[in-house]
Amino acid sequence: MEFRRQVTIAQVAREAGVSTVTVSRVINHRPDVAPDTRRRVEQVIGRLGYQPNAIARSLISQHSHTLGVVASRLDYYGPSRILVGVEQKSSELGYALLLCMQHQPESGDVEPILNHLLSQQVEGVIWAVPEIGDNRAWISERAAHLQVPIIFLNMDPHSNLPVVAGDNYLGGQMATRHLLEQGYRKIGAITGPINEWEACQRYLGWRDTLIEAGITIRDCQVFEGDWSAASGERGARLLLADCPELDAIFAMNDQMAMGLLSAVNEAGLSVPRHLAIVGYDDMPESAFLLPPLTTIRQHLRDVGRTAVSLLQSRISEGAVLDYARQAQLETNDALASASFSPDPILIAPELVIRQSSIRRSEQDKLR
Amino acid sequence: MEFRRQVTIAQVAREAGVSTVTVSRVINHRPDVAPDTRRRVEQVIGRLGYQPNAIARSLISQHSHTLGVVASRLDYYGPSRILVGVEQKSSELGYALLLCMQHQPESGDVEPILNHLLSQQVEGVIWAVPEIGDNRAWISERAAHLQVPIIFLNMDPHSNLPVVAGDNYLGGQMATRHLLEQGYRKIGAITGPINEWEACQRYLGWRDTLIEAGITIRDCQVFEGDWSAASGERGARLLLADCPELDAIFAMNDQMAMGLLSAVNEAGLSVPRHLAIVGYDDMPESAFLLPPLTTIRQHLRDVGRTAVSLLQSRISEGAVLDYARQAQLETNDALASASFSPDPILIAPELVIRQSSIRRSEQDKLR
DNA sequence: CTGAAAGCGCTTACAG
DNA sequence: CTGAAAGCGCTTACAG
Repeated sequence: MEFRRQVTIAQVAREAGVSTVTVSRVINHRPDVAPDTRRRVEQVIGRLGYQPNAIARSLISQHSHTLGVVASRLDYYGPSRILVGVEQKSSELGYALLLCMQHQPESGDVEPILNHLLSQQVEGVIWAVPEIGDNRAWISERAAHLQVPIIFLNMDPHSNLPVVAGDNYLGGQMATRHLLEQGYRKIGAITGPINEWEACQRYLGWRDTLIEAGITIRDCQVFEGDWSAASGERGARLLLADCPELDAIFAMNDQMAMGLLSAVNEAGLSVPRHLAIVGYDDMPESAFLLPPLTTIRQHLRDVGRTAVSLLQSRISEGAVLDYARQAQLETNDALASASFSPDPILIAPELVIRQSSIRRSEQDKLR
Repeated sequence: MEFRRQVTIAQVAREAGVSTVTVSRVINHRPDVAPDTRRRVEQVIGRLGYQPNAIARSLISQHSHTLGVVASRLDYYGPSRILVGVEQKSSELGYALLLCMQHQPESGDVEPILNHLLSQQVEGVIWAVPEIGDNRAWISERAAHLQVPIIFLNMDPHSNLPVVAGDNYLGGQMATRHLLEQGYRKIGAITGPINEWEACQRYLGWRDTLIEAGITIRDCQVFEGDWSAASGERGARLLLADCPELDAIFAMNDQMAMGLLSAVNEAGLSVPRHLAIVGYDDMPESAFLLPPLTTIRQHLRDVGRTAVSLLQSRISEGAVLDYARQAQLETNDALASASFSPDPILIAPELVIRQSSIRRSEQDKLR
């Protein structure tokens, strides 16, 4: 395999017998070029296969047209869906995408990642690492005076920061209300790691809904899993042993619901006859479980897309601000409009009803 | 939110009372700086929060330290695992990663993607789009004289190109041999889209193994799915209807195996009593199906990691070549060593035996 | 040990 | 309509 060197604008100019400025004008589709000059230059460009050097352009124009996305656990369903949305929207808007993993999302050690992205001159950052424990501690001292705008995904919208998130509290409510409506009263829960924001919100949605319905919750009714199917299986065994009166269990993701299903089956019980089950995520496989799984569908691709839209508007505001500064205008107006922090965007999930949670009376009809 | 402008080397130099060259030497840990000069500069760097501009560095040093990865179907299990491996190894080697999606992988329209990556001056490309139909047609005229090395993933290793792939043919053989060893003889197949290389290899592995065993294959024994669980369900219905004598089915990914399981259950049959099942992929969920699924585990993360290692060695070879050219040396040696194309790297999969394919006699023991 | 000069590939004023 | 000059932020020789 043989590698050619990159063709430069200077070579094109020489071959076409014009100056580099003129070549630049042609590349950028400026109107002020004589028709036949344009044609001549375009021919040379085609012949040499010239491609403008985006790095040189970035340096002079002070715009990298690049966004950074910081993700983690990409081999899980949720994070990869979000990344797909982020990529789609970025590419639609003409941004290149620099991908960074935070391999230990629970640590708050973000300096190397931020420094890497900033040194690459990204124009904005999508922070798609889940909120775990205090892994947002850095925000207060760092994010406030970062050089570029940053959008946070699936994080607690407390601190007046731009956040786009699935409404996990609502999802938890929806799942629980659905079970109540179907006539179930003793509803157990297998949660995700409760120090993760998403897990905690789903848990609170479940808890508050039961409390509002006047149902008291016993400790033995809750098991804290780790999102894995294996933990769902373990949780199921414990709940069935400690709390045999349960008539339903809300597993707070589909993988744990699968482990739960497996354990319930092993115990010789049938779903939903002896125990109703609701999951969370609506993975493509969940419709094909035995029985098909009722679950909460998240529109994660939209979370990713929305985040990029929001980021772009922040970037534009920043540009306005820069312009105002540079022009030494009275900047108050620009500052006011640019520092306007929109309400956090919560994206509502959707209840997908399948057989695993059917009402008892309906079950009888079916047979 | 307020954005600061980037600090430049010139500002650091001014503040520290030295020239920019000296600052540069400090940043790059050159030895030839007086100890207290170094300290003074480092202090200013710390105080101003100076970060070298990677774009300017790339331009002058002619090295972007960036790799491009072209992927598709990231919301599927396989592709996202591969990406994880690619990212891990890239970051270990100090490369930034530019992510590009080919949203329609079946089209061979790769010019925009290649041009984008090349204009971004990536030092190498990982082509992680699956081979579908003739979506590799562009290789013959384009890849051979690309400016940068490119590694192909999960592609037919025919054309003396650098390829890293899972050994799907071997995987197909392993699944089928396992079923034969367990005493099954009438083994149906639900394949992926047969114009995809991976699907086709698994199919051929299955077919050849049966032929070698002296078993004739009837047309009604094969169904072509599209990787989705829904297609697995459809396929199962057809196979069960047209070929009722089947005692096993090899579903060539786990999602289709799930659809198959669901349909078999609906038909009132039990697995593996009436029908044994083997899948392909070993998704984390597959151990928790009812019954747990025997499947072929691919080491996709290793595929990604290996690809990046190979890419790096190609990049180094290219550097050697450049040096040789530049020094006007007798380039034959360098050329010879650099154009050395290694054998395609096939990564062997692994059989994971679970209950869905247990031997009939074993089943009797279990009850 | 330190700095003035040149230049990576491009674009933005400015002058003709 | 066209081009000479300056410069984006950095590094690489070269000279002291």
